[in-house]
Amino acid sequence: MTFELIATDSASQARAGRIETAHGPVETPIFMPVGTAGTVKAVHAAELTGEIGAQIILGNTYHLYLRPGIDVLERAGGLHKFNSFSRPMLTDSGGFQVFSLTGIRKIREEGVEFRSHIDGSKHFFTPERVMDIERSIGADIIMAFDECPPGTSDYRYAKRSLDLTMDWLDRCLARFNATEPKYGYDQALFPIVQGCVFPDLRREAAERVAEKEAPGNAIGGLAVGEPTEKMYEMIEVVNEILPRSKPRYLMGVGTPANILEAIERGVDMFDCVMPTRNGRNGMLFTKQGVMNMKNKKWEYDFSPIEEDGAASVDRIYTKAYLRHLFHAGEILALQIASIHNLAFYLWLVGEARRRIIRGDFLPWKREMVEVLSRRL
RNA sequence: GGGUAGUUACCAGAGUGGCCAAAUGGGGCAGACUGUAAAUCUGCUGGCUUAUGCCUUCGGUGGUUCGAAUCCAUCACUACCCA
Repeated sequence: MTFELIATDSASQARAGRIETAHGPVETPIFMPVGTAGTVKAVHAAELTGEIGAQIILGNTYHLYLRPGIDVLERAGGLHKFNSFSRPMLTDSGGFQVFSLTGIRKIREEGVEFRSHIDGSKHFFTPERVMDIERSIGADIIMAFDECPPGTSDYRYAKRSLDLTMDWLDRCLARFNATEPKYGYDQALFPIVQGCVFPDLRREAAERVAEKEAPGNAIGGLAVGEPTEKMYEMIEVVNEILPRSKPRYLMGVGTPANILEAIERGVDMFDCVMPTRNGRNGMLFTKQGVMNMKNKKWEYDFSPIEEDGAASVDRIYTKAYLRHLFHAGEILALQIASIHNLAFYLWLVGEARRRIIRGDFLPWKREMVEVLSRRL
């Protein structure tokens, strides 16, 4: 995997770049739709590469390991072949599940003991095991196994958690370097910067991560309960240290405004369940603001979902029809909303990229952040 | 013509003397959702701008009772059965 900087914004830290992987290019800044269980929910591959314009999607190590299981994925020839998405992919390590499945896991120095959320069976993840699984899944970019502490963690816990994550990173790297890709193409391992909301911990983490000279670096443990301003502050602290020549990935973020703010601060890659999950729950992001499609106000609104929207569904279907589909519990509602939101997110980062290259990113960003907070 | 069962909030439906403005579902209205245990979850859903408060509701009318959605009488309507 390689990364090339195409343009940098003179008025901010924003950059436009290009990642090359064995499965093709990724133009940054980029948003990566989340496909936890090997599928971006309610969207099929042709729509992802077609009107959504997804260049890279996510998979999840924990979920894919439990189902369908590593054996199936290996015999399929890796996740690309299994789910028929031939563009780049990235797998999260399951570190976030250590955080979100609280109650059915136990963190130890050696690793994490999980109980399957599916059948309650016991599993043990170590950094080494996670690397092996991510090799078997075969994504182009794979994430180190980390602990993602809550945004409300105190300093003591944050420090201990960071040390654990850094220790696990060394073990991930050792295993990664001692093993080969399984399907004949290169994989890149991204380390993750933790440290909660404490600038000195974030600085320390960023320095220790930068030392590894990985092909790309991630910022984790944000948008997990801390104030948004803290998140922006942490991004600034970390990006001062992470190398400019490598892509920076802000994990799990976020709202369209979060993404623009982070791009301004030098982040290149994003993923978030928000466009798909919130879409399935009736929330649509548009260039004019946010709509709750279940609301009564759309009942007789026969205008297109979004006149100048990025997806064809925006003009094919009306607001009244989409509201009807949500009220009727129809599957098509989930599909339309997911396609629309993902296309919007991809448009957003694509437009940011064009603006960075053209040199007028900041004024556009300021206007968009204001517009995006509107509720229609 | 005779008999039986029934009529409760937007719908279905529980409640058979005070703990009932009335269970539960559905529907409706709104909100939440940030590396997906999420096609999920939460709140509200008679009126009174707030209420451990007041007012009006359980087919109609009249009654019994300190007190009635609940008991009695009567009328109306609905369903089924017998002629």
